[in-house]
Amino acid sequence: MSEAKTDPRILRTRKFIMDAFMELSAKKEFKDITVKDITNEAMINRATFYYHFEDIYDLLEKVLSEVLLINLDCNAYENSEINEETLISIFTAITNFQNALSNRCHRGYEETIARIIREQLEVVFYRMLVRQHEGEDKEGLQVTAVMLAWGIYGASVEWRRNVKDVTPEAYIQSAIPYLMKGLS
Amino acid sequence: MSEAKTDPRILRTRKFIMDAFMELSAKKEFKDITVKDITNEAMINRATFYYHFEDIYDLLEKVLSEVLLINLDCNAYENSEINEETLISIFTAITNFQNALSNRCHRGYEETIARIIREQLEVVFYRMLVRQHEGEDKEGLQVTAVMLAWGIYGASVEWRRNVKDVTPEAYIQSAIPYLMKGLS
DNA sequence: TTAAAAATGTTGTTTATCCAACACATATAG
DNA sequence: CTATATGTGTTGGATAAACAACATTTTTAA
Repeated sequence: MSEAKTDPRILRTRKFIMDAFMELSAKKEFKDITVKDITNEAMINRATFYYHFEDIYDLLEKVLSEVLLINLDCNAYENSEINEETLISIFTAITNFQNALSNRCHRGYEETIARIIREQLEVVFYRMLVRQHEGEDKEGLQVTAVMLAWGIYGASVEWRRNVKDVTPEAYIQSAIPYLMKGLS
Repeated sequence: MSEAKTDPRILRTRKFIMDAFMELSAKKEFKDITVKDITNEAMINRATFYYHFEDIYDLLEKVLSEVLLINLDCNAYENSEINEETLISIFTAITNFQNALSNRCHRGYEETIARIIREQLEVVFYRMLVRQHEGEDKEGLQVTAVMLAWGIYGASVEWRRNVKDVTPEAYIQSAIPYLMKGLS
């Protein structure tokens, strides 16, 4: 385990910036938030912002990934398998995350957000698959992870759009047999 | 007005340290608080502590002065005179401050705290006296400020010790005529 | 359309913070 | 007594953060 301890100043400042951004996101839309706003709120120098992030879009990506990771509680799946329980848990994490986001007014960036979610899901699924199928063809597992990520994400989109009278749990559960036992 | 803006890092770090110290003071006695405790709580490096403060006693002094200053609301007296109203206000500020302290367990440092309070009082009184008696003998005003500081402080000690059935306002008010109109 | 104002990114220099290491003092226990 | 541990205060070198200045681009208003 390579643990190159990161300088506490970095962790502190990144946290200041991210917290400031989330605070501002609750008040105004993404398109109205400037770098100056963020550095004012975070009480750091504007140049320091650019030391940590490419630009405001880079910040958006990293904040979303981080919040999503917390929602996914990645460590919890670190040592478990893909099964009915974990699939339901992940699916509800996604729907919760999206509900939380919808209050935060990131209109116009749905596609970015969607990509981030799928990327995170892909990572999580791939890890679980590799653990579950040691020694098997990595490429096949990779493609499977991609399809699972898109599938789960798509299901969450459709659930939000159409069927909110069914709980997320019930919604995804109806498809699980086909996932777990195969289409045949 | 010379306003040499201080580096925001300094303000931040000092606040972290002071907040950490006050937080710890609520939990354990002063004698059981180590520098390491403080820097852990403040999430800063131990060496950084010594960049800002001589030692833990220096920190104690500065925290108390600052808290006291806030209690005294120094600016409020900045442009006013010594009269019945301000004397009562200052006296109650002191008694409030000491009540707040007594919950914070600084046992064994009463004398240090007393000195800090008197020093602060002296500064406040001297400023008010100078404004009130422009052009008069500074030394006389200085000594008067010293006596007022000791007197007001002593009165607060005696009030705490003996007469808590009288309000601070009533207690000090009984002596104000002799202060304002003189002993004769 | 144009001029002023505000936001973005970048750069070089200075300063505050981090870190590891040190000598020294003060317990605490075997 | 002695060894082990814990706290104090200091140092030198490395690095993150502050700051001011600049050229560009984008917004805003007139």
